Amino acid sequence: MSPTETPQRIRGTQDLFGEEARRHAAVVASFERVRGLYGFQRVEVPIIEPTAVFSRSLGETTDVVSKEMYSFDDRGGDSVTLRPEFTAGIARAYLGNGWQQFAPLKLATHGPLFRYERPQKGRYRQFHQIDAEVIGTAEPSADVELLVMADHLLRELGVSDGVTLQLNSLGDTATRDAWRAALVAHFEAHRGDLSEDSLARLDKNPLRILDSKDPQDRPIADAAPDIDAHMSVEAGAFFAAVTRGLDAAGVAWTRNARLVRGLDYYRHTAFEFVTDRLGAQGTVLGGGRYDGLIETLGGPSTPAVGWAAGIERLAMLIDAPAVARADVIVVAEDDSVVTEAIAATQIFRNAGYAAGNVITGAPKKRYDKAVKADPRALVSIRRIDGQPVERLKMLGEHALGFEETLTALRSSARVSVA
RNA sequence: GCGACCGUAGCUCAGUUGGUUAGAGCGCCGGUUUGUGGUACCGGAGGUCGCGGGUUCAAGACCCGUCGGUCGCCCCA
Repeated sequence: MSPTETPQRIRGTQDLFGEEARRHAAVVASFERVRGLYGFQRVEVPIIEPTAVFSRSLGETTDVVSKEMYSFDDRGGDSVTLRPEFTAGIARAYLGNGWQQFAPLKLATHGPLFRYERPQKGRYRQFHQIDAEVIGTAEPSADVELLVMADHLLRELGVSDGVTLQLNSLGDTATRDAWRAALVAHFEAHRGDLSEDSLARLDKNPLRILDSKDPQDRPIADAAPDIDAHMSVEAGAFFAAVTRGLDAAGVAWTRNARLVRGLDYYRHTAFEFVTDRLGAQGTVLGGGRYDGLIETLGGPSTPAVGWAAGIERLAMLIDAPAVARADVIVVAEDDSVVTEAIAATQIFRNAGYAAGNVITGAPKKRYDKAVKADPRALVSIRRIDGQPVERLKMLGEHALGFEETLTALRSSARVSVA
């Protein structure tokens, strides 16, 4: 029988452990705290959805739908897809469960998403996002609150220093369509000078040429018409209300007239929090208003705004979270006091202290091993004159309030006091 | 999907222009030392050099393929 080959992890997935796992958890914990501060309710939606949920809302021609989705037929023959983003599934849930009655609804969630892309720094096939949405209000104040919350979260995470908020308006539907037509006309006129990538974008997603990185495209993109020339009065007023709100809340922002969104459903506000510390994956949090989305899923016209942030990207930016320290470690100095050590450990745990023990290995190395684990206190148990005897040693600051627990330990009759 | 670089013990790496039984540090296990303590020393376990072909008297080193990793393009959070 040949040795069994260990199956490999699927490409672009991660096994999070140690510092990586702590970073991930720290991002989620901060998000959970901040979302509570802003009154966003926790919501859970399925990881798997009918394929149509995404193909209809994101747009068939987007890269996400046309080549990045994990789609397959289930055993009943239905096409299902592992969610590549949160918004479409939440919109589907909003419609299907009659959540309109709670509108305007502030929702937050986080979890894994799946996209079949080439892995690289800050980009995985199974990745994780935190997500916040406000559904059912067309008020610019909703955009403002969402943006202020995002800014708050980044400050709480301690990453706001290297991160800037870039803001743009995509206008209302009429504005967006007029601008888009003008852009297409402009790019068509320079068709011969565009890069190969941008030529393809011209048919599929012309707005995207605006933020092309290709130096060949830059002069043409920079010369392209701004949306401002096509902005309707209403759309202009909306954008002004958003920026006024941000200023009032003290959130710094910069206008980026070249900022667009890859997905079809965006209107009005579009934004990205960008850093230069993550190489090519500079967007750490992004989103915007998607007033058109719910209609594409067969619902009534419903205004909504939202954003999502990559947990992996945020996790790379934050300071390393502290390792959880044990409050106390119990050492059995020889094998004759192992049961006493186990009992003592449990007394501490039952009293609410994080406790561990060292009761195996070379007896003379156990104490050092416990010291290396860096607990706040050490209890060593050895046998003296046939009696198990416990000794307490505090390491570092003394403020642990062990007294009651120690009394319990000493009166447990299993261990006498040194 | 395209491109570049990389793949040697659990981890971080060394391994001279191809040349004897592939090494170190850390970690792990054990011993000695120290002895109210985070020390030092010694020893041990652990590798078909990612995998498969090829060149050669000889391959961890060279060539091809493949799988994986990293970074960039694309896309996006």
